[in-house]
Amino acid sequence: MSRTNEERSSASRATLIKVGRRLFGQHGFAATSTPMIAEAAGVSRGALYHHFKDKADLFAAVVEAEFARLAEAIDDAATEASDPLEKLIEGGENFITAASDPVSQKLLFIDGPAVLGSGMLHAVDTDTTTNTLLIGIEEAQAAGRLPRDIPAAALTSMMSGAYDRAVIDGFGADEAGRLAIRHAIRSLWEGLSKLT
Amino acid sequence: MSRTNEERSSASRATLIKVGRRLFGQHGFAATSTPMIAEAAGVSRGALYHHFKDKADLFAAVVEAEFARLAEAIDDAATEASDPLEKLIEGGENFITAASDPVSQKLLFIDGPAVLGSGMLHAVDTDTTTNTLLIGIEEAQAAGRLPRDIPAAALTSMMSGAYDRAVIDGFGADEAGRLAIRHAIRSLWEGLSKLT
DNA sequence: ACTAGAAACATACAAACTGTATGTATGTGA
DNA sequence: TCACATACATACAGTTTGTATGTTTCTAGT
Repeated sequence: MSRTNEERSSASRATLIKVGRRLFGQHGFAATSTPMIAEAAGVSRGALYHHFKDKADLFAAVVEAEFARLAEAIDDAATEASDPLEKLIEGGENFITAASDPVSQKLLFIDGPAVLGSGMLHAVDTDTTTNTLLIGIEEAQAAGRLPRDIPAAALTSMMSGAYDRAVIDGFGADEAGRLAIRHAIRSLWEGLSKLT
Repeated sequence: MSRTNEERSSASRATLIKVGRRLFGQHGFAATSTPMIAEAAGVSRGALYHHFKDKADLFAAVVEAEFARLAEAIDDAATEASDPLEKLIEGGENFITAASDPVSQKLLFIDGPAVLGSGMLHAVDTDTTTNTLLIGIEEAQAAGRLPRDIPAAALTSMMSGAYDRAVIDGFGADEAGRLAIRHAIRSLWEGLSKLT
């Protein structure tokens, strides 16, 4: 059994990220040790440190993959609404659905900021989900469905914060609570549209 | 020099919390060791573990104190506006101002959720700043300045998320950016009021 | 006032973890 | 095929955490 170097390498990397996602998502960053990860991945700790600078670096890779996973899930559920505002609202609901996985939550919203720093995390985020939101807002503004005098970046931040919270709070809530949250978010959008 | 037991005890506790606030806020929870804290506080590690169950327990005390500090700062800046909606907006701006201290941010929004869990953190939060927001929203709804069909708790969550993000993103931004954020938040409120 | 005992604090210790340094094996290019 | 690089394993040193065990200072009952 002989594999090419790149095969070995990428297989190990992928396994470590996969296992890392599970363990980090389950026990949190601090409570997940590198011995645990290495053992679960069936490699030595040396291999882990060969592929990743340190524990946080592996975590960063996990988070990056998770953002990608999320972005893909959202794209897959892309809406067919013609109204840019409705598109925004539906896209947001898709985000909430996709990000409501407990593992996603812990990785992206709980441990992510603490381990990677909100700056570093933001850099990844901005390339994926938040960017989708920004573009949607800009389109809605161009179409006159959202007020043009609000800087799109600032509005994106605020709504992104609201969505993150929707996911976090929605986790512990019952069906009625989750419905209330969606209603509240929709109202935020609709209220904004009244300002145009 | 002889002090009563309670004097000794509360003095040590207070010092540990004070020093903990500085160090946790500066280097973060993970990068702050209990030896560092004990030395800076001028006590032994044994004293720390006498007063607090573990490192996270001290951190929890720091966070609790920080929420209290914040709530007080907001109360002190209480507005005189008569319109409940305007009161909400001004109260929010006071929150942003008070929470924009870098140490507050790291403690409450970055490390807090990861160390204490968003649940535990939420329990403290709900007793202070978020509760203020909830009450304000309910009053505005009662006065017909916000739509009554949105559950107040859900709306509180969303706006609280937006405010937290306002603080976090406002930190790195320039004056224009901070202004834009305040404008965006005000627009959210005003939009909602148009739905009544 | 004196003395058990509790509370406040200090010291010592064991286990665990992180990151690095060093060693080995497997693939690769000349 | 041979020198080298890459992928991985093992060994180690330094820190950290929480606990167990001392020591000192106060408190309460007689």
